Amino acid sequence: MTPADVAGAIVAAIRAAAAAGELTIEPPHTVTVERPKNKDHGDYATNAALQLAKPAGRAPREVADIIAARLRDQPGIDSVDVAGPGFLNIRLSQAAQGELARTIVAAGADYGRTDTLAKERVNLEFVSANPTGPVHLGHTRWAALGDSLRRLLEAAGADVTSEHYVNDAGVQMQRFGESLLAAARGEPTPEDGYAGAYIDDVAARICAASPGIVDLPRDEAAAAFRDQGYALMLEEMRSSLHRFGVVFDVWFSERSLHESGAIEHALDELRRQGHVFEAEGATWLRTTDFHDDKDRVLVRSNGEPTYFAADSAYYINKRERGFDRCVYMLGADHHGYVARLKAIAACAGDDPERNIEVLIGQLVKLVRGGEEVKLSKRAGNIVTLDELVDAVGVDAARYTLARYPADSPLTLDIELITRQTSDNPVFYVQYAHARIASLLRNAAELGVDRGADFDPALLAHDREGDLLGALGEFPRVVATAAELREPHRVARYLESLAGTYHRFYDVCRVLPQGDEPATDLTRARLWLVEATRVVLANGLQLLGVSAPERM
RNA sequence: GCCCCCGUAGCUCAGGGGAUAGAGCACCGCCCUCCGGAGGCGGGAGCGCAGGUUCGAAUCCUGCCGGGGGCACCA
Repeated sequence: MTPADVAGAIVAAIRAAAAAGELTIEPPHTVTVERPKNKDHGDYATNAALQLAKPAGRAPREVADIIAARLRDQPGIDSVDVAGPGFLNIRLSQAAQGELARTIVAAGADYGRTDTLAKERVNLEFVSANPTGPVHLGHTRWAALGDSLRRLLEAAGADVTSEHYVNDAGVQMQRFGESLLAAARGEPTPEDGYAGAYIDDVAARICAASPGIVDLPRDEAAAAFRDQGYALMLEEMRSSLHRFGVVFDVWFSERSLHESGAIEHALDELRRQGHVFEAEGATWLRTTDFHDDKDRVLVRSNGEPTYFAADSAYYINKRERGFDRCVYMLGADHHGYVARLKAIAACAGDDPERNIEVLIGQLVKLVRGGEEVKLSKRAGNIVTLDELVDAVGVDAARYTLARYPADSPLTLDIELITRQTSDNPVFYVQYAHARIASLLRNAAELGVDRGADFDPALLAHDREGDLLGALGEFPRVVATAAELREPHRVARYLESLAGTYHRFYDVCRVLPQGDEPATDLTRARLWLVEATRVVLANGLQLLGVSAPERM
């Protein structure tokens, strides 16, 4: 029996009571069911009676008594107690509890998938690093979090497109080209230019590929370096991210917005909605109509569209591609954009609460040996994604970055993270999976098979109940994490599940010892162990972390 | 000045109104004849402050204190 089944039984009990005239209320569609921390409070508990007391015009405990009486008749329910102010503490029958192992093994990789976000077309934009340098640690948190979120949204049934916006228009590309040229000619880095070893490296690669490029007239050379450098950076970003397990469905070029006429099209759309005006020689969007603190310039007085105009065009383009939820993952240094992004949606005649969603995450603070390290691309002081992966591997890096909520400021000690430490919780979770894999290998060697069927009532040990209870939580953990856009919930859940498994393993012998024969209990436990393996593997998959057979 | 985020154990952090606030690390003490000890068991210590809403607040609201970030016809 899953928690959803328990909720269903409670709703059925409430309906029965209402139909019998014992409660004069409209039965709710669903109720909250939770796993009590305290085992004395049963396998599951609900506050339904507390919630229904007011509409029913009765004391909470009376309502609880009425529901309890009906709930005891539901299949799979062993006992129901009323406790405290009106909680219902529910115990399942042993068999109903054990059945869950079968459900999970049968579902396999699909266990945890739901349809809670079905029919939602989501555009998920993250990283969106400038193509003027490698992907660095500042982007890495979003890469890990964004990619996990994409997997989560899909698991919850949404139709997701992941997207990386490429800022390939504008003066920073110019500066990038000039910086490369300067490096190639051995000149000092221009003012506001880019420096660092990677610039020298990219410049050298361009020179090697195009001999004579440095000798072109200055403007031509800078443009050539810009274009070739851009292509190289984009390729490098793509492969770094790919190695990190992050794949974007779409790499969207800002330049294409300018070249395709999408900007003019967007201006027309916004004009049609009546929020565009001219002043001081420039074209503005009246975002203050929608809670922005100042109006924004779309086209400068010199005729050049602003970055904001491109943002507007990009948003409108996303909507025209059919996405009803446009999710942006941005660093805290961009939080000032939230109001104006929302205003774009409103000015375009959309619902800013529904069609646009901006997730703001705190920046990762880096320290090395207790001292803060400031990342600066232009100063050439960067730690790249590749360096991080070289040092700790994809699994540890992704897990570490994904196990904290984006909202919380995160401090990473470079020394700590680049030291391969076994105290990383990812190893704890992976170890549980490897341990199970090993156990299953041993079972196969012994010729012990879990068989086609088992007796779920045999899984009666406390630690087995704990494990079953934890396994039953997985689908709602996934659904909640997807709904709240909080991948860290999956990581925390897995840590707790791994602990529950280790405690089970510690006292519940699975395989026969010595010459003992396999028993029905052996087989029942093999079902439970396989169910645990499935959930650990499915959970790690959502985080983009491997589930090793051996470590 | 205005706006956003964060203050929970010695440290790094979980806890989407519920019953006795959790984990890892660090510290101390235990547990291997047999499924992987990268494991298990036990020990101490905490919700920044003050109000409010609620049957019930770490969680929601207001104010204050402390820390981080942001306010361009830059990209």
